[in-house]
Amino acid sequence: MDGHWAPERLRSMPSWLINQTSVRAHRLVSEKLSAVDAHRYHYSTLAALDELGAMSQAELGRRCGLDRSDVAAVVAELADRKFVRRVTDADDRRRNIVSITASGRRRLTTLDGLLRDTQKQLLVPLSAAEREDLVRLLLRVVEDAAADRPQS
Amino acid sequence: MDGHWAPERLRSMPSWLINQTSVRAHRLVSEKLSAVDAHRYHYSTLAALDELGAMSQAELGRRCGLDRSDVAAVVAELADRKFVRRVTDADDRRRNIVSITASGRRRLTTLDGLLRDTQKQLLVPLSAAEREDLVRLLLRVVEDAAADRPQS
DNA sequence: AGCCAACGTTGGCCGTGCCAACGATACACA
DNA sequence: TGTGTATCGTTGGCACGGCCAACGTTGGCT
Repeated sequence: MDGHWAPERLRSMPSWLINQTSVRAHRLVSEKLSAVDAHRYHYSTLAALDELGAMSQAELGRRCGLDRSDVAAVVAELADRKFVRRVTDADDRRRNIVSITASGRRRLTTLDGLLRDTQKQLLVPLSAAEREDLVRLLLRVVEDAAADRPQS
Repeated sequence: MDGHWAPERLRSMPSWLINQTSVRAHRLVSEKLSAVDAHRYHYSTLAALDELGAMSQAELGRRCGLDRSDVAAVVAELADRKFVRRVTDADDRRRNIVSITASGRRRLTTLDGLLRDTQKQLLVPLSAAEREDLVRLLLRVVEDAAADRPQS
């Protein structure tokens, strides 16, 4: 209601709008997660392990779009808190096989609830149908980008 | 086409999709702009000055969503290259009145073209109508966020 | 005069996404 | 069998973006 808006060129530029939204989303999500001493990467990792089963850190990184070095740090944190088990693969001793634990699943449920609330807060001006539209459009963009960058 | 996708929880989470898209958009935009030795903030600033006329650095920051300190740096750079004039306001000597120059307008036109191409590249999987939908949805989210945070 | 608020500027902090390098291991092929 | 190439996990670090704190300056209010 200020009456002073951003220039039209920015208000109609997808990359600018996406970035503005991303900054806000990041702030909301980080606040909520840090309140329970969690991190965005923790959620991505737990979700991947829960849905797709145990896998190596490298594949974890590919699935979630994380760098190997960041995966190593996150897995170490999750393993410390027993949300995740990490054992070296007997068939390929370069790999660490990471799997989610029972308490990891409970943790994931907690974070699910937290993040569901946050999404609602972020998209409060949109109807349910519009939120689905937004997700569908963004998903197509993200998958197109993933197709561009062959590996990883 | 890899056949290995991100977990469904991420693929359906708005904040994750927005962030993924933002990272990609930022990479594309930065590449294009740095090729002509420009910066995202330069474009925002020039666009605001062109559309809304001369204004102080503080208002520039409010319009574009930039911090005062960043505005100071950007204006200094643009002034060095004569894309912008900066004079202290005679009526209020705390303020710097910043205005765009003729060569600044030419510069803006160049960046307009560059960024138009980049948006196309980013949203290549979407139709024109879908791109408009996306912009409309995101704009509502951004304006809602701006309404939340009263000042600034 | 006194206090408070806004301005521009400098310096710095922290999180993120990423890269480089290393040792260890697996695999291909001569 | 040996040699080169590739992948893995790990550590350390870099660059950038968004943001905050502090300061001196200036203006408005009472």
